[in-house]
Amino acid sequence: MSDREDSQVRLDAGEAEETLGYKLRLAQILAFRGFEQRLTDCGRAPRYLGLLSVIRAHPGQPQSRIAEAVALSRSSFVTILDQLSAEGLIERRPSDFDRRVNGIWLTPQGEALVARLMEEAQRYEAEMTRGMSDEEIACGLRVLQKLIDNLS
Amino acid sequence: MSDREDSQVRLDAGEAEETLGYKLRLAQILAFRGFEQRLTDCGRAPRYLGLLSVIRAHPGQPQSRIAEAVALSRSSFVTILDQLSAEGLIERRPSDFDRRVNGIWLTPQGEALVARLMEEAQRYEAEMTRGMSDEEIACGLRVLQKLIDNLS
DNA sequence: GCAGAACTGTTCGATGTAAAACAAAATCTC
DNA sequence: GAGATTTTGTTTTACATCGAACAGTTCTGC
Repeated sequence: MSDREDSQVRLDAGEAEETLGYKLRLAQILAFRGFEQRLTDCGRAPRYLGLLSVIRAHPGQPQSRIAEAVALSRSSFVTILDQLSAEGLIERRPSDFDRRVNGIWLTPQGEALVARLMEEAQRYEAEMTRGMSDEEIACGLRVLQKLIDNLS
Repeated sequence: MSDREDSQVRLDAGEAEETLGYKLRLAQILAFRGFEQRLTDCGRAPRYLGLLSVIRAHPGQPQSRIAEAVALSRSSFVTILDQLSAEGLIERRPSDFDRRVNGIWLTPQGEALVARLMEEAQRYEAEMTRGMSDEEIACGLRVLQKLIDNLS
């Protein structure tokens, strides 16, 4: 008697249910949204934590380089950096070698907030992956990396 | 001498590089964008293929149910269905049992296009996963599903 | 050297999505 | 049954992202 469609579980996607593409999208939306909603009192940093982590790992890189790393357009990036800059998290400094480029750095406040949010992200990651073995998680990471490589 | 930052490879995200959250987002953006850009002559169906596949698997379900399945808000969904309807791919029919709800069906044209695009998606999937073993892909699917379950 | 091409950050206009508010309909509670 | 609550689809408003166009800078090929 469970062929009724009115149960509480999410409707499956039929044929698409067996594809990485479909699940990838769904998982990403849910993960991203959940993380952002749990940290509503930290300004825009939670939303842009990935990007900030790239800046932290590669201080002084030009905008376009960082935008490309996180698959955002240069034009979107301008506004985002304006916001992060207004919140005192990052700093644009003109390059000495190429007068077109701005190098991007984290401010000390930015550094501190990113450090704290990365801990938060690790906790969130643990919740997301509860019930999974370490090998399973490692396999997931490897698969995602290969997808990224193949799609780049 | 490879500690210069000016190589062509994507900048890594430092600490975040080891997290599923970061890679998930990147992979999803690249996968989605790539698929959509390869099918610019099919209207809005490529972008909304997942959603259409849900409709195909569960014809006649109310809008809100399908929106929830693909993690879209009800309000966004209105516009999307307007577009898909204008392209003749889906049809809204008022329910006989509940006069608030519209049931959603694929039209014959919609059915045909979705069938064709699903083949396209399988090809794309194969490109995305080239160099991966079947077990690896299966593991990726399983990990994503567990993420979705944990996040729902 | 120099003219054309390519690159960088930016602005502007268009599109996609979400949240809040709403009306109509169903459901619940007593 | 009547009134309150919830649900459904919708409209409105705000915001995030993108592509195209632009000006300033650098690079390339000759």
